[in-house]
Amino acid sequence: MKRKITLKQIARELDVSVSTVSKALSGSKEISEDTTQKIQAFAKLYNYRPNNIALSLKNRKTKTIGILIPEIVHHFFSTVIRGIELIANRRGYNVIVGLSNESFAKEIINMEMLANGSIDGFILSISKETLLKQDYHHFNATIQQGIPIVMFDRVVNDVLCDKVVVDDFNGAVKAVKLLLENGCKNIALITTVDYVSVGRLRTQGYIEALQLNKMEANPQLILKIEDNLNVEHQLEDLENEIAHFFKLNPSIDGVFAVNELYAVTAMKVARKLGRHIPDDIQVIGFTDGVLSKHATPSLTTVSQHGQKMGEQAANLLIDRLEAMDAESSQYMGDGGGKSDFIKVVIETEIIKRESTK
Amino acid sequence: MKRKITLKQIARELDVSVSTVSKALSGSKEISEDTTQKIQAFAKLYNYRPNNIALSLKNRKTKTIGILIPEIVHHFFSTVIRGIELIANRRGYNVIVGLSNESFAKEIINMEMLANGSIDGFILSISKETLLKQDYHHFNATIQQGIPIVMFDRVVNDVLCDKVVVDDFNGAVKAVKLLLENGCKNIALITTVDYVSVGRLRTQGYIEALQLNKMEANPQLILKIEDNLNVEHQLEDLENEIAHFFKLNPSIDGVFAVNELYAVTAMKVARKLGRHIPDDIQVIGFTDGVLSKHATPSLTTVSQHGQKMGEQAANLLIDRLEAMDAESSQYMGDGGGKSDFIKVVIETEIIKRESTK
DNA sequence: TTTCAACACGAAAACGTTTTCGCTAAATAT
DNA sequence: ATATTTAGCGAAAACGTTTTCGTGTTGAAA
Repeated sequence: MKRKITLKQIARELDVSVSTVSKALSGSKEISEDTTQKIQAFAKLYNYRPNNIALSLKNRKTKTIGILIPEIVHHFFSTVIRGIELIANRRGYNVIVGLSNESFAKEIINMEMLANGSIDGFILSISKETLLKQDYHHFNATIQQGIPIVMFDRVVNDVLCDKVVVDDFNGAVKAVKLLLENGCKNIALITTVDYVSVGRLRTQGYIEALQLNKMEANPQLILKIEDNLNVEHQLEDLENEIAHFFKLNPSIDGVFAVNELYAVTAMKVARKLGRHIPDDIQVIGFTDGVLSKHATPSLTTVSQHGQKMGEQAANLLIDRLEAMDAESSQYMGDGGGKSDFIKVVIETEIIKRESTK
Repeated sequence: MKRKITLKQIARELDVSVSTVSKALSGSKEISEDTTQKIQAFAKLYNYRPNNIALSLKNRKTKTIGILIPEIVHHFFSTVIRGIELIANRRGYNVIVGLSNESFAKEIINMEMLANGSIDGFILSISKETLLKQDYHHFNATIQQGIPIVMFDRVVNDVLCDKVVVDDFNGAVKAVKLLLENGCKNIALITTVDYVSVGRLRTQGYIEALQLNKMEANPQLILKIEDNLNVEHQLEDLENEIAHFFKLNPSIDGVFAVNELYAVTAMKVARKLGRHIPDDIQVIGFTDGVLSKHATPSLTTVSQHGQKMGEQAANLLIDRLEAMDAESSQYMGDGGGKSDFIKVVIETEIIKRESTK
């Protein structure tokens, strides 16, 4: 079990000083060609690699970014991580992930665990409980400490930081418009409760699209689903609720759902009730995941481009980190000329499949 | 922008030495009650937290574990990560993830990036390209360096380390047995190419189950799918291939597929060909993910318990890390009494849904 | 011969901890 | 009164780097 070799060991072995080894390996021309050759050969032979932790301590930066998300077993979040990891790696960063599991407390614990030197910055999406509580002090605290944050998808205006969001509002407008163009007269909305901002925005888009078409949104046709997280028979409940909703409103000929689970479940229920898709009812979901692609019939959806969001978020964060770096090594005056914060909006795109005409 | 406070700053502010501060904060009784009180109060006021990087350097361990997987946008892998994260956090560890994207080169790069002090141990699942090349030197090299590895799911005997696998063989046997019990006479197998070990084991299970029932496996009824990764019209190709397969073998009345995508696609194709599920054809998949649950009809599957695998893997790794710790601080003799390596087998479970009778 | 620059290298500080060891002064024992 | 313990604290090393600032040796210029 050969422990990794260090500069000190190389120095001792070759009978030179640690500084000489360090300089030789970085190709400093302060060291003679002879010695440099000898040291580099030795280092290669023993496969020397500088210790990351020591570097982090010295440079006071870790070259790793912390990802904090509510849940990883979720297609959308995985794609975002993939995007972040892609850019991070390309730009020489590692990613360390924490899961809040939608809990306020775990979100805080995770942040504190990572904020003590382990990471240079955060990319995160806010947990539901935090959104509900509207308590964002931990975000502001870490920003205060000089650790930048980039929020994605579930963001909030009370925190000053870079943000990446999808255009929920216009995505919803587009979706409902398509249903209208396809001849739907009574379009239902299946959505979440209001405190999840994306749900709210998509709901507003739904209403807006109807108004643009000189139609009034009918509250009867809006189904808000309260998600009871840890329930076993969640799926059945969902089906029953939707079934009840359909029976109450037999006139429904179009459905816009704010996520793909609601959408495919709606399709399933509709078919059980003897309705044909897309002839009797057309359905559009939000978030293009595996379900949409492989459902029968396959589901028309509003694509969120999760990977692109991740890439943008990573670039935003790393850009800011490097800017901070440059700033602190420069004149350092200017009273904190922090360029103002950026909000990137990712455009949505409708992916037409079999659930619409 | 208040940078995090350090021991040195506290010491200077309170006019004591760094050592005194450190001891006071750790509650050492070497320090008088007065001073301790004063220091602790000051530390709390300024929200002092020890710098993780400095601790890592000093203790020569990082309390973080590296996860290296082929792909994150994959329900099974996400559940494993969730399991790892759960245990890791509970036991005071962080997780840092790297994605190999099924590439040999990226797997190596990621390992080297993390093996230089960033992590204490690895939990990984081998990339397809690595399995194909059968080149495992990077695994052995990092183990040689004293960094333990736990492999899960896609494992290999050539590397000596702890392993967590699902009982692919018996899972397949169970699945095929169920089909037989349900009256199937001509059971097809839809599988991957052989070098992915799990595919091979599941194939063997299929054959074994038939032999147990005194039936010969008919090569005609085995469809091996070569996955061409980056192709755009992957899904269509898959459908066409399966359709061709079904037309060639109209006698098929049962299908066992080694993953859920193959299974739901098989259902879709079968229905397009006018066959009814489960009356004409019964289908069982492997890996219980979102697709299985929400397909119509919902899919009977062999559950892999990804989260449990993750938990086991994390416990295995941390146990070993702590054992190494104890060993190195103990008498340290014994010529490396490394307890032999453990292979945990996770039992599968059949989840019956609508695609079987 | 003296002076000076170039060359090649080493010592030490710094990043933030923890821990071992020593030291001083007071308290106790002899 | 002297010797010995003990309480309370500080100095310094160590973890592995990088970098700044010497310092001694050489060769050439004066």
